[in-house]
Order: sequence, then C-alpha cells, then structure tokens
Amino acid sequence: MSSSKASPRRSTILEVAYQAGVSKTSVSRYFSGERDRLSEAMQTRIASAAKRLNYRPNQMARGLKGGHSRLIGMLVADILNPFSVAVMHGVEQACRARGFSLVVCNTDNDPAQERDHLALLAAYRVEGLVINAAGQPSRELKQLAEQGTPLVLLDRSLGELEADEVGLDNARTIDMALDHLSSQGYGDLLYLSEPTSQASSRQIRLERFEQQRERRGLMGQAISLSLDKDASSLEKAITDFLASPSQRPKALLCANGNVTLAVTRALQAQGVMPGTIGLMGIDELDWCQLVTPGITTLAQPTKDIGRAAAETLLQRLESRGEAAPPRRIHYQPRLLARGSTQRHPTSTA
Amino acid sequence: MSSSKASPRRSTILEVAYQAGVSKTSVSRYFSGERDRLSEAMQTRIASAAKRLNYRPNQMARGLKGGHSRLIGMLVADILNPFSVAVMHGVEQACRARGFSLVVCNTDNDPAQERDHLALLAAYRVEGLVINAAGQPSRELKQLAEQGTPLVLLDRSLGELEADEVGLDNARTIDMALDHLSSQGYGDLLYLSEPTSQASSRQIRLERFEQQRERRGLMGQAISLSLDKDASSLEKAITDFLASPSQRPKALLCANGNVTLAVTRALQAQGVMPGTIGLMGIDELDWCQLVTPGITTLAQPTKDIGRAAAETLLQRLESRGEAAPPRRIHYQPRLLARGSTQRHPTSTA
DNA sequence: TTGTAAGCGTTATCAG
DNA sequence: CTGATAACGCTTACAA
Repeated sequence: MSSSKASPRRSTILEVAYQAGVSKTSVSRYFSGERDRLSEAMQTRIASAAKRLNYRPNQMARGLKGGHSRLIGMLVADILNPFSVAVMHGVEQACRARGFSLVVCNTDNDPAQERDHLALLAAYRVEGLVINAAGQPSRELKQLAEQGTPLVLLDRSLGELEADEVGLDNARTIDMALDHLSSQGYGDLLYLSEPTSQASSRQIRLERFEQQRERRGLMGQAISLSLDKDASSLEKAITDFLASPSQRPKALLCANGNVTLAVTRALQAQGVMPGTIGLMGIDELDWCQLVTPGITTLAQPTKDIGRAAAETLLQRLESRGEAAPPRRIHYQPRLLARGSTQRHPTSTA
Repeated sequence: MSSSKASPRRSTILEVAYQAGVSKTSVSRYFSGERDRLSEAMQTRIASAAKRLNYRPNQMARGLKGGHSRLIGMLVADILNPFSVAVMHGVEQACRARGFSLVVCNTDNDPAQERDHLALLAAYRVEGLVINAAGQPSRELKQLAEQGTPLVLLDRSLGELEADEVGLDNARTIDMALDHLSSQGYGDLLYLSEPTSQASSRQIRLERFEQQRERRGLMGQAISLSLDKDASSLEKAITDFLASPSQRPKALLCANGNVTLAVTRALQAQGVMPGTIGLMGIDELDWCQLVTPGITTLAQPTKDIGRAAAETLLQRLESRGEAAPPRRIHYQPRLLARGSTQRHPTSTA
C-alpha cells in the first residue's frame, strides 16, 4: 500500500509506436529529422502520441547504435580563472549552435585529474576534444588522438601532438607590451610569470620577453614562481626589484590574470603607491579599470578564441579522414592603456 | 590507396573477452568492481588483454542496460558570474568524489536555453539535477521532477516545486548588512538589486531589506534595475540618492556581486570619492579588497554551498522512494569589513 | 568461479 | 511511404 506514486517510467519509442499504431521505425524516423518521408497523417499521430507520453529519444541508446554521441569534451586547466570561463562560454555557444553539447571537465592543473577526466570523456565517446590542460600529453590523450578523436589545443600546444591550435599570438603580445612600456618611458622591467613547465604559452611569452628585452636594450629580468605558495616569494621578488639601483623607470609586467591579481595584492600589502612603479598585465579583468589608477592590460578576445576552437573542431569532424595539416589560429590582443603605465608628468619636469 | 591509417576502432568487451579467452560476462565483472569473484589467473589475463587493446567500457552501453548514467546535470543561470563558478566547482568535486560526473549547462538567464538544456539532460538520462536557474519552473522541469529525477534548488526556490534547497540565509544576510551599516553610523540607505522576478533569493533580500530598514527606523529605499541596459539608469539612481537631502550618512547596499561591480563602476564614472558615501555588497569578489579603500562585503561560503547541494542530491539518490520531506539548508555569510563602510574619523569630530 | 542468453532503446538494412 | 529484424556494447538473471 505504498502511497508514493511510482515515478512514471520514462516512455520508450516502442510505447509511442504502440499508442500511435505505427512501427518503431516510423517513430524513429519522425525523431531523426526524416519527417518528410512520412505521411501527414502518420506525423500527426506520432506527434500526439509522443506528446501524450512526453517522449524523448534516449541519447544513450542513440549513441550506442550510431556511434554518434553528439558530445564534445572540453578540458579546462583552471575553471576559477575568469579567462578560462570566458573562453569556455564561447566554445559552448558555438557547439550548441551546431547541435553538439559540451561536457566540461576542470582539471585544477592536476595531471591525475586530467587523466581521469579524459578516461571519462572517452567512456562517453565524445566526438571531439577541446584541450586547455597541463604539460605533457598524457598517454590517455595520445591514445584518444590515435583513435581518431579530433582535438584542438587551446592556449597551449603539446609538443609531440600534431593537432589544431587556437590561442593568442604570444610573441606579438609580448612585443606589444614592450612597445607600450618603452614608449611610456619605462626602461627597467620585471616580468612575472607562473611556472612555465606546464604551459607552452607561458614558455613562449617568457622567452620572447627575455629575447626582446635584450634586443631593445632594456634592463630587467624575468622570473617565474608559483602563486599557490605563500605570497612572500612574490613580495620578495618585487621588493628586490624596487630596491635595485637603476637610472631608468621601473615597471612590472604580469604574464597573466592570476599574476596581475597576486601582484596587485602584493603591491598593496607593501604599501607601494601606484605611480611609484609601472604595472601592466596580460589578460583583462573586471576590476582592472577599477583599482586606482587603472591597470593597463592586453585583453585577449576570449569569445573569439572559444568560438574559433569549437569551429575548428567541428570542421575536422565534418571532414573526417581528409588529413588536412594542423591549423594554427593566433589572435591579437587589444591594448587597454590606463593609469598604471602613465608616468607622473610632474616627476618628468 | 589512402594513406590515412584507419583509426583503430575502439575495442569492445567482446574483443577483450576473445583475446583473454574468457566470456563477456567475466570481462564485464572485471570492470564492474566484482573482481573478487574472479580467479587470480583470470584477472591477470583480462587485465593484460584489456591493456593491450586499450579497452574502456562504453558508458553509453552501460547506461542503456542498467539505467545508470552516473551523470548529474547542473543548470547555471550565469556562468560568467564568479559566484556561480565557485559553487559549481564545489558541486563538481563532491560529485566526482562519489563517482558521478557533472554535466554543466549555462542558461544565460534565458528560459529558452533552460528548456533546451533540460531536454538535453533528460535525453542523457541524468540521475539528478542541481538547478540554479531562472524564474518559474518550466514544464520541462516539472516533468523531470514528476518522473522521479531528484533535484536540488540552488540559491533560488521555485514556488510550486517541492524540492531540496541549498543556499544562503538571505534574511539573516540582510540583517547582518543592516547591523553593520547602522553600527557604522549610516542612517540613509539605498538598496540596489537586479530584477527580482527571476530569482527568489533576490526577492527575499529585497523584501527583508524594506521591512527591516523600516523597523530599525532607517531612511532610504530599495530599487531594482537591469544591469544589461546602459549604465545610465543606475547612475541616475545613485545621483538622485546622493542629491536627496538628508541629515544622516548615506550608504549603498549592493544585492549581489554583479551589482557591486556595476555600482563601483558608476561611482567611479561619476567621480564620487570613496568615503563620500558608504558602500557594501553581498558576495565577495577577488578585487573587493583591492579597490580603495576596500569594499566591505558579506561573503557566501560558495564551496560549502556547492558541496552541500551535491551531497543532498546524492543522498536522495541513494534513498529512492523514501519520500523524505524537502531539506532546506541555509548558510550564514561572513562579514568582511573594509574601508568602504568606515566613515572618516576626521569628519566626525 | 565461470558461462549462456536475454534484453536495454535506438537506428540501419532490407523488404514490401 | 512503411515495417520487420538485426545489430550497437554492455549488464544481469539464471545455469552449470
């Protein structure tokens, strides 16, 4: 005498067929976009039966039969980073527009989680992969690639793996930063980056900085450190830089949004007044215009990047086995010049 | 003469069984956590065959047979909101820890997208749903609920729908804000909210504000407006408030992180100096401590909320059909008092 | 401990 | 235009 009304089991194609007085096949056709091959009468009957039963085709069964999961997988290195979210947003919209669903997995920059998630995505037979993940291509990833799962690398490239890539033009970005800083009169620069071993884009930026700084005859150095640890190492790096003797105006260049945040905090913790030192960051953040006197940034076109990634992937998907060479798409950043790289006119006179 | 090496088709349980010289069933058992019921010898043979073939069970097939997708669906109203992401992060971790995978769908606060996504999640037979979405329960959602899919509402409650709820203690949150503001000497308050029709939590906060403001004999008012439109209406509201004659110190209270951002921008655009007016927000953001003189906030325990949501859901899942009454879990915020609600001592003398 | 066989809900193939 | 029927890859009684 259980009073709980048994949850009306999900209806199947068979039940719809029965109610409509037609065959499974016809119902299947109705829901697979082949309605034009059914008589008006039949269409109506199926429609009403389906509605009455609240029928939805079971994707699991569909995927099983046809091998089409209509799923795209995405690996995100750090979901708490607004940049990643913005890109993901773009990827998702593009996928949806083409009838694919996106399953996003966050790896927290942890190779173990990355492997787990890849296994999961493989188990669900995703048809393609957008990867923004740590370091070396894991065995899992290579296998997926070998098995013919198309993949596009986002913001990072994985040496051994030949795949499409979408991201920022990192070299050009550094050049733009250097252009701006030196045109503002800064001649002694400290480049601050997160550890480069995990991400190729970090490596490229750092190398380019060193190379171009030298070529342009600017002073300074580049260092990379982990932000997870206590802030002391970062603060020390900044203090040392500030204390070092130099004739030329000093500026800090932050390799990404995380660094910009950490540096801004460190500066504030040490009571360094804005204007004492130049400050510029790669990646635009909500608050960069807000904190006095405004932080100059190079903004990535996150939405474009996301959309491009998805579209590159879906194109591969459509032209299976055509073995086109890998595509590399690199976007230009946009300079948002603000007060943090404006030297005080008063001190110039 | 195609040179493309045909992508080695994904291997199946049958192939593994064949290679290992055993039956499908044994392989299935091996991968379903029933290894202890297999002889050592067999385990080894299966293991090596599986590895050799790089075999992974097909979740689609699994789900089809057993009805267990091991999938949890989550609807997020606005993925670009850091609060949502933080909560999502918590949900995801908790799900993963219990062997479930999370499929996140962003609705951009759009009922149409919400319906689409719900249909999708239903098609993939998710076993449970975490919902943080707009307005009225859609027909889709009701049907899912009726069909017995457990769901937990996050940060918002949906009138007609009886479901578990996890979120902030909104009334208490408003009270804490009022306590803090009045203890700091502010006596004329403007409460700024996004439109309340979509989200119950916004409604509760707004009503509570009006009620308590009056009860405490404070001056002021509450208004709600859309942030999407041009900033002018917000700026006007603030200007009017500032211009209105009043003997008592004025303060702005922002209903959530989005509002805090918009208000901070508006204040800056109008050149209103910090200290001229009090400022406080619900939701902590990366930059609140950064913008001078630091913005006072009430921080939500996002991770706890996310975890609680997932765990409530998974518990329901385990105790099917026990028809326990809905659970309501409400968390307390944490006050982070900063300069923006510190009245200038100098002006007090 | 191991294997056999019957589905799970769809789609694809082939007839009518 | 419509409908049987055989897969798809896996789990799960039921046997042995």
